[in-house]
Amino acid sequence: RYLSNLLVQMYGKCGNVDQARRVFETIQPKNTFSWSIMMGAFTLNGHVHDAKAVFDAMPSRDVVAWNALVGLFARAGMLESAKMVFDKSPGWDPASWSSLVMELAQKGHLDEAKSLFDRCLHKDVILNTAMLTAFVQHRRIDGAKSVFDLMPQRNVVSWNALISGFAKGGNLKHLRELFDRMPHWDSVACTAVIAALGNAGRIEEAELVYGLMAEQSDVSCTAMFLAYAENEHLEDAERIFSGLKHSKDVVVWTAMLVVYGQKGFVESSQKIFRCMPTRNLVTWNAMVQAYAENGNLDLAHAAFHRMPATDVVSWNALSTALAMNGEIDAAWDVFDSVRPEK
RNA sequence: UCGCGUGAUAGAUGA
Repeated sequence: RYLSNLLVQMYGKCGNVDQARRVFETIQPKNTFSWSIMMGAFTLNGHVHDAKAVFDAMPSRDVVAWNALVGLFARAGMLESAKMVFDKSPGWDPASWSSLVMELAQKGHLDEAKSLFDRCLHKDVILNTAMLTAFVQHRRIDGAKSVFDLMPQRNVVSWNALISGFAKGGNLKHLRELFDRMPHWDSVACTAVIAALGNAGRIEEAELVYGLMAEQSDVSCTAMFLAYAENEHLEDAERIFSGLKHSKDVVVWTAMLVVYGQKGFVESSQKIFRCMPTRNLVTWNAMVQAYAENGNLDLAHAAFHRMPATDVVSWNALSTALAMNGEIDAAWDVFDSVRPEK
């Protein structure tokens, strides 16, 4: 049975909810794992209604099921429903608190998140770290630091979350102090530090941290690549690039595309765009931006109109590009045609 | 008692 459970989970992760459901229906008898795995598969793929239906159909509901439902609504941005479910749930598990705190913070209600957090009596490491991260997202490093200091226990993730806060804040002295105090340096911490050092132009130190890592990943290589490229160490950047040629990661390729665009090689950006394995909204925005900042307004326009979806960044890139090239009227037209919301 | 399910951290795009 639990092999079938794993199968449902696997299909869910691949985005094949129909197949997941098919396997789920053959499981007999289903245990609590089967039910919440099925619910998780729908949740992962954004099928809020189906996930809720699974919850409703459950013969019995344990903590995990309740947490999953709170998390489902919270992540879908339906905070009111999430809170109602939370109030109705039999226990107030830290996992539910955590979902609510994160979603509140993400919506910009940091203070509400904090007061909700303060009302929880049995906080665990994850909930504390979620609150810490919420402060970091709002660049409130002081708040993040005080959550960190007050936590009864910390794990790698808590340390990394605070490191990430200092890294984003750009205070290298504090970053350094905290980094030296860390019990373990894993790739998450190192990558955050490399990015911060790169932004500050401290290449030698970034290289040093890069060398500390037991093994490189696409993520750490991208950070190092950008550190080099943004500080004009182009041969070194090129060297990292060669090591990433076979990556299937969108972020890697988008970073490459951006760098070539910024150095004035739009054709290379274009080639990367065409050859890369997958593209997302950020990739498209970067491509439009690359055309725009190289003065290729027509190509920028053309790309913009072929975009499967657009967001504020896309519109902004296009209209500032037009404005900077003297096409003030066209820029206003773009600006005016932006629909409110999103 | 253990094993499969829920919530937290790093790299890419505009201002």
